[in-house]
Amino acid sequence: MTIDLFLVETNFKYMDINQKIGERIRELRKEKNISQEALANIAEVDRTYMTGVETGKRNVTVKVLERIVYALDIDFTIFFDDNKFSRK
Amino acid sequence: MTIDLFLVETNFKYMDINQKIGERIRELRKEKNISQEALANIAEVDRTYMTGVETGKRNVTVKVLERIVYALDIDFTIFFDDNKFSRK
DNA sequence: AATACAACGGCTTATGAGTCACATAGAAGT
DNA sequence: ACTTCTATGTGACTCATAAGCCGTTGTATT
Repeated sequence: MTIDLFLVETNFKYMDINQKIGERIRELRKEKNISQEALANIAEVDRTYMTGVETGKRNVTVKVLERIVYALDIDFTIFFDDNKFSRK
Repeated sequence: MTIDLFLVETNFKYMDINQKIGERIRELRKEKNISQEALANIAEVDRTYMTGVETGKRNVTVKVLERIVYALDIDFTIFFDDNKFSRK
């Protein structure tokens, strides 16, 4: 059952869209070496809300996602330019 | 004041994100030569809801946007691969 | 053990999702 | 010219859920 968990976390092909988005945010945030709280402050969302987004528990609206994407200093094109989001 | 309207509709740089998304959906739908109603049916949303999305009046969640994007037979990467969504 | 970071559960309120009746406009047919 | 059909848009409404915010807990790190 640790194997199942492993698959869920790495094989993004079968991941929920909200999980994919959360993982993408986390990736980009770690690249910038900032904490959830720091990112949350820039995006003007609550720290615990950001946790929910990164863990795929929140189904964000486009407007909130825009704030987060901008807080990551990128745009939607770059944010979604990732294998996770392509059916290929 | 017709001039203002003209700018709002064409100069996407200053458009609301929901307007941009609506315009992008409309573009892609017209390319496929299908009606709002046909697209709405595939995406399993109401026809009038689709109108609201295309006219930028709805702030959609990621899950609903996913249904629409898939109904257009593309993925998120392609959907957001457009000048409208890049800060350049 | 103190500090920083991340996650969870639960709660309120603001708004998205979904649906309706009705309106408008343009084509197509008669 | 006047219906009829097709496509789209609007306002208003209900119900579901996203947004936002607590307090608390867990877990490394120093």
